[in-house]
Amino acid sequence: MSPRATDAPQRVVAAAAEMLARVGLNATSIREVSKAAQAPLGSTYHHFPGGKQELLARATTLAGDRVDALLARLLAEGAGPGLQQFLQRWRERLLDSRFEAGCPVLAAAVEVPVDAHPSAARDAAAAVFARWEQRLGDALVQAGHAPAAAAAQATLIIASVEGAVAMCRATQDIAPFDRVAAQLLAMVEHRAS
Amino acid sequence: MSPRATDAPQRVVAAAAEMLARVGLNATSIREVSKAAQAPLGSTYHHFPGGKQELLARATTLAGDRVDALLARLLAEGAGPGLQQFLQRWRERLLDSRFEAGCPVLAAAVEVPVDAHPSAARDAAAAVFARWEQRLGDALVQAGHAPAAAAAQATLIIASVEGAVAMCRATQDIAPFDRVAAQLLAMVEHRAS
DNA sequence: GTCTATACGAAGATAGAC
DNA sequence: GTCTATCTTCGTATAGAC
Repeated sequence: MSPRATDAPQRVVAAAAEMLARVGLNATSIREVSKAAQAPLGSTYHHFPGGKQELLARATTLAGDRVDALLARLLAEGAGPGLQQFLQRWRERLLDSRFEAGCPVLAAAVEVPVDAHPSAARDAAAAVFARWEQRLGDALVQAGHAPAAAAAQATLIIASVEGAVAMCRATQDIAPFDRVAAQLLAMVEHRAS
Repeated sequence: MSPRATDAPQRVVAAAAEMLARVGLNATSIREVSKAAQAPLGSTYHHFPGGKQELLARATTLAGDRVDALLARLLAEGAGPGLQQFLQRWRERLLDSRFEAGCPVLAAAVEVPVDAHPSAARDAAAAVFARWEQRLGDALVQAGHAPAAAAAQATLIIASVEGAVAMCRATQDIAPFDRVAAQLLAMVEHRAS
């Protein structure tokens, strides 16, 4: 079997995640995603019979898993240095994309699809947030923070990074991100040694 | 002149802001907004010749101004108590709407309109964020924080509240908001007396 | 100035040839 | 299983009657 043949669906999901991050959920069309992934429209519907709902839920999960894997790798070096590395990645992505790239999970969390009132993508976003919180909380406990405080700080980190990225995209300025990042690192270092 | 006659545009903008908060930028249609405001479609285009771009930019500004005015009023009681009151308002709005209501400014910040690549609404969101930061920063300085720290904390407050609201909407759970709110209040009280 | 009717395009989704 | 052509619906926006 040719290795390229069956990974067309993978390319479609990846393209959907990227578009979701840049323009949002409702602005992401199956047509454009298929074109970006060089897959015919009918092929996309063949692999994702659930249509847009299914595809964007999968894209949200994929993007979340990628970030979670990155977090797992970076946090192995310790909560403080790992978080710093992670924030540095985000900072570069914002600047490299000239503030066009955002977080696909946030888009799935706040946008309601034009037709169907509930959103499979929203549920996927909820699961992703839970995983990130777990991952960060565990690392903070490992670094010596009390479990309850660690869980609360994990939530604060995710929320403030999401918000900061959005602010940077609106203002076309990295300053909000830098201000937030500095305070998060100070907070984590505070009881971390 | 009848007082109700000329406030039809006001009702349309208010309806647009509410819909923007609930479903997002691209899911907000001029048709639905006009219907909600009980204004004919042609009337809306008459009052907002710039079309959807103009209307949603105005809605973003209106929503931002309302929050800014609320902040100004609450923060007059002091940074700590004022922030607590403000967070309480947000908490109630989330619960009362069963997590359907979000922040219209965030929607304007992260969504790219389906056609026009730049967004007037995004610029309006940037201006709103700047005003909120100024308002919160001033209050923190008044409360005795150093100016540089106050500005940074103002950014952190806005970013983390925006992110927390989004997380609550995804998870259909108030817990992320409560965890973030507790930490923000502790941070503000820390050097506040 | 207000509102109805409509033009035009793009979206999601499917049918059916290959 | 793959892909093209098409159906249907809804979006923004406008024309033109009143």
